[in-house]
Amino acid sequence: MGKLQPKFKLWLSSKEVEGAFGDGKWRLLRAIESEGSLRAASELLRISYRKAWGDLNKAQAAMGVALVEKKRGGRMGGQTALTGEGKKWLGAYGTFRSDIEKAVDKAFKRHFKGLVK
Amino acid sequence: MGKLQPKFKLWLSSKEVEGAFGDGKWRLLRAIESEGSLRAASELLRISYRKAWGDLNKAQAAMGVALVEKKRGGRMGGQTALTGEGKKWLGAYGTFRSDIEKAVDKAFKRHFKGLVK
DNA sequence: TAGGGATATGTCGAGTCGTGCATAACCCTG
DNA sequence: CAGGGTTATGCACGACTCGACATATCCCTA
Repeated sequence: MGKLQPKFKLWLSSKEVEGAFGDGKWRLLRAIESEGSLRAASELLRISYRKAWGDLNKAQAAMGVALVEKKRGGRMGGQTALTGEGKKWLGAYGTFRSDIEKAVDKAFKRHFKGLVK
Repeated sequence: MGKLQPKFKLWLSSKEVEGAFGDGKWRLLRAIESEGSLRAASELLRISYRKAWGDLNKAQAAMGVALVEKKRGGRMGGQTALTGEGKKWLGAYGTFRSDIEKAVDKAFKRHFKGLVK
């Protein structure tokens, strides 16, 4: 057994949809913002385009909000960009997640100091 | 879409074993402590004995610690009880988890107030 | 010494999830 | 008006997980 370290997963759910928004969707939005297209984002994250596309639709359907604006055709084939709402969620979830990450590390040290070799 | 609410999962991993200890194992230890047997604990948690048994072994193998002491045979068929180490982990993880739960609720309110309808 | 209830394990089948593959539709540009 | 790169979707296959069974083993008690 090596050293143990804390891990966590965070997400938001509604009564109808489990996993409406979480780490995966958040990383996806971030990648879309930096890459400009869903395809490039999926490649950056090393997940299939199929999954990225499905996740994005699921998130938007679950929240009833347009997180991105997608366009087909054109010189570069198409593009996907965040909407204002999408940017808000990206930012809010980012700080939310960051807070929890810090809390996890701190609490881990506080409660397992000495217990874990 | 209904109201969104935060959810989280917490666990400990080593380099070799992912998910060495987490909510499931923690609940299992707690149930074993209150029930006195692995079988009764699995029934209380509504999981199969097979899974409970496997989870327990996985956790112990991953951490290299004896969390419980199991006995076969005897008047009541057998029994399973926590060791001192097991009790320590049960307590430490419980407070650890509780801290994170509070942090999640607090951070959620702080960052999503107004954003989530 | 037979019985009962718990631990100990392997295995098969169902459900879940993601990847890969195949196919359309779209539309700016050369 | 053909080409290329993207979005849009369905489908089947493989990996993984979990529950349900089927046994086997153990040992105190009547």
